[in-house]
Amino acid sequence: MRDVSRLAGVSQMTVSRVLADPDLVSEATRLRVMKAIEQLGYVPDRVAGSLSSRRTNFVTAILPTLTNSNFADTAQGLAEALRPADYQLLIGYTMYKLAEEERIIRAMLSRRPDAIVVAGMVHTKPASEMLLRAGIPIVEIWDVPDKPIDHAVGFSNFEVGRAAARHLLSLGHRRIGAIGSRTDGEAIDLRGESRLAGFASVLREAGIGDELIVREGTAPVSHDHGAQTISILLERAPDVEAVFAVSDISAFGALMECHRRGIKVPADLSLMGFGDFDIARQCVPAITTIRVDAAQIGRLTGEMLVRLFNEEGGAADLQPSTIDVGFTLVPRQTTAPAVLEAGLS
Amino acid sequence: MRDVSRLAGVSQMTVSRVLADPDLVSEATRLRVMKAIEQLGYVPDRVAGSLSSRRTNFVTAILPTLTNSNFADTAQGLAEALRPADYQLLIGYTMYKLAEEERIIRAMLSRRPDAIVVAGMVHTKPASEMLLRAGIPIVEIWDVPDKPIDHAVGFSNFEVGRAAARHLLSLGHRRIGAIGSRTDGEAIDLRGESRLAGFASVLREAGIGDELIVREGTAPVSHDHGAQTISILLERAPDVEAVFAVSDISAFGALMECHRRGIKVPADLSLMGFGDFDIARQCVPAITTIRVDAAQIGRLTGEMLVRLFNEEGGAADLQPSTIDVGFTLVPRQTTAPAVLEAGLS
DNA sequence: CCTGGCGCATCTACCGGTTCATTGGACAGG
DNA sequence: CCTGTCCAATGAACCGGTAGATGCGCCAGG
Repeated sequence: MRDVSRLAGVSQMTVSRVLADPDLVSEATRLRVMKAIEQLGYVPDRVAGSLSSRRTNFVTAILPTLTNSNFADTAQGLAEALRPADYQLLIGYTMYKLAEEERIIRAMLSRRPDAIVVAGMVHTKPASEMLLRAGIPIVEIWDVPDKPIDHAVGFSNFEVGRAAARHLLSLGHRRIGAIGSRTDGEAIDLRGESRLAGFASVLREAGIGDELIVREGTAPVSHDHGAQTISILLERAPDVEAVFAVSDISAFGALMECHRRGIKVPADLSLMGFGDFDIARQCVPAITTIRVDAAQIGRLTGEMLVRLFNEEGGAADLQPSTIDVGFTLVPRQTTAPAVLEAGLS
Repeated sequence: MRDVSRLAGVSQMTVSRVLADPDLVSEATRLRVMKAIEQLGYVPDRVAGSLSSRRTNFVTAILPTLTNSNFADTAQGLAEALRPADYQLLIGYTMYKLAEEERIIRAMLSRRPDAIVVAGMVHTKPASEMLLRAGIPIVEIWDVPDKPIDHAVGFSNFEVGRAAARHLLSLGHRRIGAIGSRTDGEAIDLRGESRLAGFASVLREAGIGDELIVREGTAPVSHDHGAQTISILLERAPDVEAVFAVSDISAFGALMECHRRGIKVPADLSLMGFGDFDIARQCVPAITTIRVDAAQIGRLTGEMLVRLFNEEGGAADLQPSTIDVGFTLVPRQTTAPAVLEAGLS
């Protein structure tokens, strides 16, 4: 930068101004500086700039994995919303592990991000404390927590489960099950578990037991996971009429397993998933699902942050806000009304 | 950090040592320092450290999108390989746009990464120059370029196309087509185009025209893209016997469209894709595809970089290396031998 | 004509670590 | 016992910018 300033015959500060706030510099000077920059192939060093200005223009996003298209969509939405404001996304993966989340938070904090976005609902105590003390905006996403740390953008996974159960009940089914993953100490998918809990709560209210809810394997779920868990369920209850999968990925795996076993969907079995993944819409039969706008969660989060950054110093960040983006049940071809008892089975 | 050093009764440098090179500090001093760190909740500032040491421990990855599970896998593999060496991944998305790639390279360079990984095969002139002058290792991935900028880890997309064509020919098909995306000035998917080019080259060698290769829409391809392009192809050539899709995503969309049209796969039409996405293995019928180990590309790249960083100053980075990870054709249920002319159609 | 006010560019002091040269002390050899 | 050598700990300079205060020149008002 010194070289540039010398070549342009101005002070170092003027060069800095040209880059940060071009309007404050007279036209002629600016052009001269720009030419010098071009000529030298000068690329400003934001590491130094960050140190000096105490703003890195980094936003950290901590997600379970990027191998799930929902989270990838969220990341993309977030990145797109932040880009115009010149913020760069720093992504960390927890692989659904709590301990890993803590490690990543610590590592990320040392990069001095201007905000942190976390997709985990639950955190270890040290993790929560670090976030609280960080002194920067924190946004929890993909759920609406009871006690948010700071801001939140998401929807109620519990209500998703309830909506799924009500849908299957309204079709007249009584032998109703669900498939999801276990939440042991290591791998944790609290959102999936919330959906199952909501699902179970409606079943109980309807006087139906929740014993057909199968929790097997660990997050992240896969197509294979769906195939395996539906097999377990079918073994346990061959007469099951309707099944809710915590994810479309599982639902698709389950659907294909039904194909292989000659079980007709939805004639013999109603099946629904969650997430409205591409695959749910495209496959035959198309899978009934619950849609959440993953990219929208990212975008709203990004826009919220940009607003916070601009108002910085204003009173706005004293009031943490929670945005519920809601969800939509999308009936498709894998769910159908129950047949009468006199039916085939 | 000053506070920590005072509390522990040592100099600032000793604290720095404890964090960077614990072995150089005596046991007692180290424990005292650690306690002080804990007590104050001190989190080191790597921005300052990076400025001073001229190493940021950032590696930039520039990918077309993360919404494609192949690239997400690569990113994950890369992140995992870099994590033990304490390098953090900085991800940028180009959305298959050349201009965007240049913008992102410029933005990333100002973050002073220790290496850059690029998934684009082709770059604008300024982009190439910036990469060349960056003075850090550059790794081009997802193809084996003729003239690599520096290092490369990938496979030959051209050969993938050739292998696909040979497979379909070996099954006895003659009316052979393919579906992919257009490469107009804005959106560019050179890898997909390479596959189509390889595919076409084999068709021509076999004396078959390449007029059934449909290029429609822009990258990234989607399930819908597959459905639409196969429709165009079927209209143009209802008697087409075998189709290669540049991606499993397209192949699956095409497969479902065939379902809807009552076209039996593989009895009426052989279909194959590329990428060995989860969906190709799980769907019914399972899709014949060409497998590349996306995560492995990421891992190998990461390991190569870690090696380079460690040897830094050694002679090793004078010799740019190219790793070809190859690919595998995975025959499944969507391709079958051609029926004789006397057959149904 | 002199002085105060204003705008643009400059000057100086850091930001929070790390590097490197220096210093003090311990040990061994003369 | 004194001195030279080597190691470990220390202190000062610096990484490349930015914030905030200062200086300078021009214009308007007294």
